[in-house]
Amino acid sequence: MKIGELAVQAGCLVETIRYYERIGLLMPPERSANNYRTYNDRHSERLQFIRHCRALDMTLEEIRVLLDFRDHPDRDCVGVNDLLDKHIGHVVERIAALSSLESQLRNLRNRCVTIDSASSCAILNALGTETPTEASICGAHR
Amino acid sequence: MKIGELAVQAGCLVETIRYYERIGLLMPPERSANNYRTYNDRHSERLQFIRHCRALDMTLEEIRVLLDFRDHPDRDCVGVNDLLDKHIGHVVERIAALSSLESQLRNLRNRCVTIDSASSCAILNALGTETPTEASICGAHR
DNA sequence: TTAACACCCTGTAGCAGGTACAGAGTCAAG
DNA sequence: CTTGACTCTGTACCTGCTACAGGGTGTTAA
Repeated sequence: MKIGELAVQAGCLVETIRYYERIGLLMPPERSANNYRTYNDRHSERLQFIRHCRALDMTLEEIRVLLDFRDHPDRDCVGVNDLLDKHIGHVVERIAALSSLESQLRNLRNRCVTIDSASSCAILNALGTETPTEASICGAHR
Repeated sequence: MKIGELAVQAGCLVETIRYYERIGLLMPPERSANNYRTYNDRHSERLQFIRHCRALDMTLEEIRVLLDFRDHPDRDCVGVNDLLDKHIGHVVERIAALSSLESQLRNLRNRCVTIDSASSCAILNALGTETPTEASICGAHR
């Protein structure tokens, strides 16, 4: 299987696959006589695994850990649970932060109901003078 | 006011201020004889504005637009409302995506209750074979 | 007087997680 | 024999900073 075919199968760009290889997430495949990468089912499975994890918003470092568990089937999988629990924690935190953000934004938006000149725009004025409550910039990973 | 003082006032790093200047968000201040940047209240206000917007998770491009409205007080402020509505839309979308993500992750996590070897770990197996439902990677800005 | 220390300057490299070229080679079909 | 679709490597770019390195400046204390 050539790289383009694999990319279609995995639903990602060719460049993404080469990127995963470069950072060591995907093992380098054999090369055919013309120096094209030729992938087998093991590569395909591994890439699917990576893409599934990415679809669940895991970082590449988290995925690296999971792949390591996969590569060592003899070890116990407590670490897998831990990692997942932590990841769920991140997501929950991020949702909370965004929810607080949403209410602040709606609050701000409600100040302006009339079309007026920017000089008297309550939104611009509020953004200039008021400090949003504890809205730390990001914080949660992503 | 020197840059360090301004940084403390705005609650950001000195480097961040220089960065905003470099990308044209903050106008270049006067320089004193020793080539130190010297800021006035207009700089301070503008930086506060930027930081408030960032605390509301707006992108620098969005902020650039808002600053432009601020710099043209004669124009009407419909665009401000539009921008804010769109931004709220982004946040709402992102919350929805993360909520779906959370339930998928909890689902996955529930498969493993016993400490077992990685080879039989239901979580690893599921990540290898199943496609998460429509969980597009990111999508919403941030 | 000089040494230490805190601040300032410019410039550049790095983070995540890719994306997007440029410039070259390869291969099958018409 | 050429066109077009693919592949290769290498590098630059994206966001929003952060973190140096290597230098200059300014105040204070021994």
